[in-house]
Amino acid sequence: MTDNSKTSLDIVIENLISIHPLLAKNITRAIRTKTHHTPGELFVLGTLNHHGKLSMTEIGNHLSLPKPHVTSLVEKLICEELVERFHDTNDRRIIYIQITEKGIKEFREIKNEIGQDLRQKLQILDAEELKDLSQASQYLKDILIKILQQSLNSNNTNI
Amino acid sequence: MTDNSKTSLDIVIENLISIHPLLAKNITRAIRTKTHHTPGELFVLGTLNHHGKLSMTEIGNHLSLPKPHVTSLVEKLICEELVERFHDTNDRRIIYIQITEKGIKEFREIKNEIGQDLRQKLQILDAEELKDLSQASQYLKDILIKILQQSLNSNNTNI
DNA sequence: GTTAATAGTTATAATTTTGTAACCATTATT
DNA sequence: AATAATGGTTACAAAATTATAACTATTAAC
Repeated sequence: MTDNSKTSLDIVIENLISIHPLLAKNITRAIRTKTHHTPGELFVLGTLNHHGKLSMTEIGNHLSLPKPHVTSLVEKLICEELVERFHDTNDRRIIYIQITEKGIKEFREIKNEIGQDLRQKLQILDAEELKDLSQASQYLKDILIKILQQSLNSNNTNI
Repeated sequence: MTDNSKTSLDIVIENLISIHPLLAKNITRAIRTKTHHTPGELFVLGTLNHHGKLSMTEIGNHLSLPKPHVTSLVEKLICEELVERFHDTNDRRIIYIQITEKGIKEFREIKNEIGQDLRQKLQILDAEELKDLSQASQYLKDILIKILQQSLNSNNTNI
């Protein structure tokens, strides 16, 4: 066995592949049961909550969603006035989607709702563990965002 | 603003909610393009790779999949001889699913395939960052598994 | 000015996931 | 022995995601 020759990189990849379904279990399920939004809708709202404003194409790239899907998801969010759309003044082809005040408020509330179960489950951890976990998750998040940006600049082959 | 009063717990939850779609982008998409398995199939295989052997119900609980879905996913995996099924000798209602040698090998290969893109993207990190990341991801994974077990023992209301 | 490329939409189909209800076999309860 | 509960399957429907192709509007390239 060459198991002890595993690189940090191997470990990271294995862990990410394990973490994904665990998060899916806890988060996607909470979205389904606790909100009237689909996971896709909420991920778009979350991305806009983070970035403020993005073009349709950028949204698709960030979340790896096919363009037509982005169109329909954004449409639903617009109907609820959680986001709004406006044209780029320089290039009228580009449509920017921006989160509204209502959208920000809604996302915050939903985040709270969704967090409830996790919150409860995380209570078995003591303060120290929780602090470690917040740092670990922060680090992972930052790296993933960094990687994502990277891939947006290089690999811009259309979805 | 009471923003600076955010607890570690709040931060963890926000981060997890952000991390999920980022992983979904990188992993689910890779599964779709690089393998002939569906994400669901692969998550079942991955869980069995981790646990070795689980009952149908346990698989569903681990991944939050409805029972009928588990049945169909396992069936496909059995067709490819990646897992096999056998009855519990004490309680003949229970059917255990166990990963085969072929399944272990297949999962290892797929993990490699899927990791390729991530691997490439992670190369912008230096050795130190990579080590930190491997620790952070390991910590997060362990905690999530711990939380998951917890929820399996208490909340055993059927999916 | 014509052609090519880009941003986004519309329409439509296929796949995957989720949700329900009815059902069989087996075990537990009384 | 009769009844209830559990583990799993079958059958089916609904929702969500993914994938394509054709299309409009606008900008870029020649």
